[in-house]
Amino acid sequence: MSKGDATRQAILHRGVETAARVGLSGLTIGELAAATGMSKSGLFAHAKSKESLQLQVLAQAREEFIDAVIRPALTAPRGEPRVRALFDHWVTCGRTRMPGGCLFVKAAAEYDDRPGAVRDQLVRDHTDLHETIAHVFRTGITEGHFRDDADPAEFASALHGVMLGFYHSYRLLGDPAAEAHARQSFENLLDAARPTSDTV
Amino acid sequence: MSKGDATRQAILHRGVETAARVGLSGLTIGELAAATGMSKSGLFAHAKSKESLQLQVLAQAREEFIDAVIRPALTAPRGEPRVRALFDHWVTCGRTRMPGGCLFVKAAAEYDDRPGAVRDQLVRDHTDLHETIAHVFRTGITEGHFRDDADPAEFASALHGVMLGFYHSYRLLGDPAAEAHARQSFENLLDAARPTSDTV
DNA sequence: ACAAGGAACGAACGGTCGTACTATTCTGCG
DNA sequence: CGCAGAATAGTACGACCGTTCGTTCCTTGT
Repeated sequence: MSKGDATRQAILHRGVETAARVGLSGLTIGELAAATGMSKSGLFAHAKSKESLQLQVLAQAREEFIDAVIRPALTAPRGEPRVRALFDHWVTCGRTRMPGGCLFVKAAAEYDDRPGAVRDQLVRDHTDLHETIAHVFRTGITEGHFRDDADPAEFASALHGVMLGFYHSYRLLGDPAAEAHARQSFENLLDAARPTSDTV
Repeated sequence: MSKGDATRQAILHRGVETAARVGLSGLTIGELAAATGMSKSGLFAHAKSKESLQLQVLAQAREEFIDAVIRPALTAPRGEPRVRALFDHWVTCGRTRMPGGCLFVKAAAEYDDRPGAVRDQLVRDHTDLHETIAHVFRTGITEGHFRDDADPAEFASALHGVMLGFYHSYRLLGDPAAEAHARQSFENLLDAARPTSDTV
């Protein structure tokens, strides 16, 4: 089972790329088949249905995002350096137009009001991401880098907002200051979480 | 020209509503016709083309957003109160699922990589919004509510990020803490901009 | 009251969608 | 080799897409 797996991989890789442009629901079997140089029916044999294809593409995007952002960040030292690494890799993922991260942003907006398996999976993925951020931040608390009373969930939400703003400014508006603004917001987030503040 | 304008208004209102659910590209002439109780061809006579319909719906969403968020905010006293009013109305717009604001978030994600008239209009609208926020913030500087060296464009970016994060958490994840997190982020933004800080 | 013109409709078009079936080609093991 | 089974192509389908056209209906100004 090597040939089949290879083309399946190629299909999904190209699928993530395409879906990052036109969205998960805009991803079409015919277009994806043309993009991978195969016939509609040949591709359909792999993706047993449209919804299944969307879920597979989503799973592929998740793995690409984990490989590009999460996994490398976890090799950084615990605490603030790890939080910084997470942010850096995430920004890089957006700036170099690696499709994984972008696809998640787009799909989340697309399916926030459309019930179904795709939305359910998206909720799971975003919840996982949220918890991962919160967990990485929490180790920063135990390391003494952040205040004891800082709220990891709140930090995760705030960081996510910063990233959404960055993707938005960078991709839609092409704002050259997008990254600088995001980095400044990130620093403000860290400053607010640090124990050196006058609070307490 | 009263009858025609009335149905046109009904079409656009329903169009904003529908597009906020399925996106601007997911908005279909047939579905919108069914939703407004008219025939496809009857509706098509108003919207001279699909792209024109999308632009008209976008314009309607813009007006609804201005009426619900921008205009009421401008009645608040200059400076920080006006910034707060802007934020409050914006959050309310998202929480009560008023479709105007949501549509913009969705459309921005949808078209950030799809060149064309729709994308161009979205860029204009978001640039305008960004400038409005920056301007409102700037009056806060001249009023002495914010630091002289605070960057209005940076504040606008940050506030936009907070709102994106809120919409995301609220609509996709249904996080009950979404609004609280957004409000906290907003307060942090204001704190960082206030002149009482030790900086300078 | 009546004509003019705008508003809405129904039917039809070429095209693409997702999805079945069948047929063909290819691959890898004995 | 040869052959089973996987992998891909071909074809057809019903549904819906955006769009056009000719026809009705209704509004409105006179």
